[in-house]
Parts: sequence; C-alpha cells; structure tokens
Amino acid sequence: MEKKKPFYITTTLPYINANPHIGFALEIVQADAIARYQRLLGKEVIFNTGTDEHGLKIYRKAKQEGIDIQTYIDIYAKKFDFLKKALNLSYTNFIRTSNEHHVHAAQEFWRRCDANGFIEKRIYQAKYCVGCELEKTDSELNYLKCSLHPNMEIELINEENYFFLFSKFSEKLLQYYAENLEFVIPNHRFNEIKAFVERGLTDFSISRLKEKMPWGIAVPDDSDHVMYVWFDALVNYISTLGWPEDEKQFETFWGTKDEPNALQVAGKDNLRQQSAMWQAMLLAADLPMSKQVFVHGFIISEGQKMSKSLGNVVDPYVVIDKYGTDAVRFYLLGALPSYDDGDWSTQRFEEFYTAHLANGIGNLTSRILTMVEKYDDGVVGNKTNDTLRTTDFWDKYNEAFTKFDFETVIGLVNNFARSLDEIISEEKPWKKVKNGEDISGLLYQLTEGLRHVAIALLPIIPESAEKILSELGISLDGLETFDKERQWGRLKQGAKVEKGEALFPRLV
RNA sequence: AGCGGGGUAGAGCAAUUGGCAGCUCGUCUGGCUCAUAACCAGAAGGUUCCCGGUUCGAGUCCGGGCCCCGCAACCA
Repeated sequence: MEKKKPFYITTTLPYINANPHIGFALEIVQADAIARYQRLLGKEVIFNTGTDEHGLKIYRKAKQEGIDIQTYIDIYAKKFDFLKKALNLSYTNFIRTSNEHHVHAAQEFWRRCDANGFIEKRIYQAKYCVGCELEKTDSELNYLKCSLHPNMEIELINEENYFFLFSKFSEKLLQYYAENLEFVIPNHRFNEIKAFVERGLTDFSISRLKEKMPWGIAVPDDSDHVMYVWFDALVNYISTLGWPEDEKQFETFWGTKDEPNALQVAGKDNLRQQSAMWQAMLLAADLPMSKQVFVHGFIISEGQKMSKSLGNVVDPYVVIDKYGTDAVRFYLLGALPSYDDGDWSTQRFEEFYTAHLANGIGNLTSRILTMVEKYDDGVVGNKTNDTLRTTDFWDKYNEAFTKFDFETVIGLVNNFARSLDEIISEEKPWKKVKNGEDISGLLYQLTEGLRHVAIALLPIIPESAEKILSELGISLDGLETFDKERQWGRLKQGAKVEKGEALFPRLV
C-alpha cells in the first residue's frame, strides 16, 4: 500500500476554568474542517486538542466549588470532550495536561532547555495587594495603589523563580519569520508578531513557588517550585505525539528542522504564545519549530463584546441544541470572516441558514431527487459530459481551503448549487416530460452535480454531506480521495437514488 | 506619543497597473410548479467619511481633517 503523507494539526488547549466558549467552538470547527479536508486529500492526519488543567485559577476554582481538584478537572475535561459529539469533530488525540506522560514530557522538555543553558534562577519581584490577595502588574495600579483597595499599601515581594531566556531568541525567530513567508496566517497577525519580536524580547518567569501554588508540574530537581502553566501547557503539542520516547511518530508528524510539518490553530489572543514563545522554547530544546500558525479572530455577539453583564454570551451547547450541529458549523465557517472578528447574531444566523441551507442546498437536493424518482423511476440516467465547469470550481475550492478561507469555500459551494437551480429553471424538465422528451441526460447532469456539492461539503458539514451521498446511493466506505472524487462522471449510470427527509427544515 | 489596518447600498464585504462602483444577504415586482411558500428573472437602493489638489478621467494617487479597530509583553 502507498504510504500516506502525514499531516499534523492542533488547536490550543482551552484553560478549564470555565465552560466551553463559542470562540473555542469556532477554533475547533475550523481545525476540524482542515483535518477532514486533509484526510480527503489522502493524508494521514493527527488532529490534537485537549485541556489545559494546571495553574492557580483552576486551583482556586476547585476550592471555590468545594470539590477536590482531580474531580474538578475530570468534570471539566469531560465538558470539553463532549464537544466532539456535539460538533461532530474528528480529532484523533485529546490530551490533558494532567496526564502522566505529559507531565513527564514537560519535565524532560524543561531539562533540555536547562541543559542548553536557557533556564536561569533569578529573583522575581512582584507587587502584591493584600486586599485582593493577588499580584498586581503596573498597569493595574493607580498611583502605586491597587485601584480596588486604595487604602492599603502595596507590598513588594521577592522570591526566587526560574526564568526562560526568551531574550536570546529574537534574532533566530526573526530569521525564521523571514525565511517562512507564510508562517503566520493572516498577514496582519504576522506583521504584529514580527513587530513584537523586533522590539526585543524579555525573559519571563516560568515557575512558581510550590507553597503558594501547589497545582502544577514539579520543576525537575527542585521540589520547591512548580512550572508556570504556559511552559507546561505548550509542551502538549509534542507530548501528544509520544515525545520524547516515540521519536518516529514525533518526526513523522511534528516534522524535522528541514521540513517542519505542524499546523497550529489559535485565537488572536494567543498569537504571542504560539508564534513566538513556543517557537523559542522549541529552539531552546533544540527541536524543530512549527510549520505554520493560523490565527482566527474573536466572535462578538449582536455587535457587542460578549460579557456576562450584558447577558449576550453565546453558549455553544445551547445553539447546537437549537439549530443542529451542521447549521452551527456552517455559520461558524461560512458567515464569519476567517481572519478577523465576526458577529454572532441570531437574525443573521437564521437568514444565513434559511438562504443557503434550507432554500439552497436542502431544497436543491430535494427537487433533484424528487425529479429522478418521479421522472426516471429513481434511477440515475445516461451519462453526460461536464457542462458545469467543475474543474474550475475545484481549483478555486482548493485554493481557498489552502488559505483557510472557509468563507470563500462556502461561497463557492453556494454558487455552484445555485448554478444547478438555474439549469433546472432554464431546462424546465417538467415541461420536457410532458412533451415526451428524454431528460435522463439532464437528470444525470443534475445528480452528478449534486454529488460534487456533497463531496465539497464533506469537510464543512460532514453529516449532511454524507446524507446526500447516501441518498445518491453512494457508499461512504467506497469514498476515494479528492483528486478522484472531483472527476466528472463518477456517479454510476443506473444507480438507485432514494430521497430522504428534508435535510434542513425550515425554521419556524 | 508611536506602529499597523480600516471608513464603499439596510447588513456583511469586493473592486489587478487611476477607466461605466460589484458580490452575498435582506427588500420590492414578475415568472414558474420539479422542490422545504422553495426556485428563476428583473428592479429599487451609493454625495465610495469630510475638505482641497493632480488628471480627459479618482473609491483608487497627493495634501489636510474627522472617526473606528488591532498592537503597545508576563492578566491561562
């Protein structure tokens, strides 16, 4: 058997101090569409996600909820893993940073950075407000006082911390950016990170005193400290591949220095961590860097930033429950800009659904299959040549997918579906039947066209796409890669079709 | 302060080197009956943020102004 090319994609790991956010749903649906697309190209895909489970906030949240920390993280990890079913995700790996192997990998990663001379113990100075019982940054202070407790003195605390020598990596990062012109997509985020690194990097603290923050991975050979969550969490991208023991899988999927292979998907708030900090950490550990970081925007709600006080927070489980998995996937991918912030609005959601899924693809499927059943006994007619310019369609489709431009991908599919509606109006098959004309060629063209629509939708709304295919009598087991499926005429003449329930019921 | 992006129809966005201002949704009218009251055709809807300049011609180039957004490090 031909060896499949490896493809590796990972989301960021959501921090489980709150329930899943619609913004993370966007990230993981985008990653899922990419993963499914790559599988259809014939690649062997490892698609990683998981949960980031250490750190002070989680430690406090568990205490606050009055449950022990293991119970807390188990409950939350499950809440995130439920998204798999709810959003029909195809991830292969779900890594929890509390996982034993991950802990071991993070420690080994630390050791290597340390052995290479990029970790140093220093005095860490912080400003501490006793009123809040929190460390404060300068930007949080007002005339050297905590804005919440202006009558209390800010305490200066000194403690020993380990620091990562981030400052040593400015040049290497800039060089990598210069050599990899598409390292960060989209370009405006790439410029942002370049500007950030060009300003010069400052070393950052990567440990906390265990007595103050017990919930973390122990620093190797120093039981007084635990790792700062970022340092620990980022290592998941490679620990999930079995690093450091499974060198083969690591090299195959993460790639090598000459041929990096990892694609990371992250939100704009994560730009720095993913495309600079983590890359410097990889350099420090003498490991290959990522191939590419795709950065999506945020979702605002009804034109405003989501906030609990405004009461406009969108809960992914609620909208999935209301509209269905594919409707939500379709909106996230098709109605929001891939590279910028987008708006979640109920009105726009319902208009988008009605226009493109109910009136568009759903209705088209229904009318074509009805005609085949009514006029041709449910049997696919005589093969015809391609008059639908499918080659052109597929070329554009691939181009858009390569750029993670899901909005354009869906626009292309909608236009293609519309062209089938136009043909039906022009050819008036019902009239031709009355006149005793043979329309089996026309019906072949339409059913084969519909097959192309369904294939193109497989990465976007898999469940509905599969339904269309099975109504066309196509078995999913027999599906080939895109390069074969995009050919005109794969639908067999004489195949039996069977119309099903409405794919996208009208909203009432 | 600075660096970067932007202001185009009711909404979301397009317009290679300056050359009739387009697309999707929504709205209105007509047609059709295979279809999920769906579909198809057509129409209405623009001072392209403002002022000035260059040009035969400016959304696009130049000068000035107003407004919005991102970045401006340790907040997972």
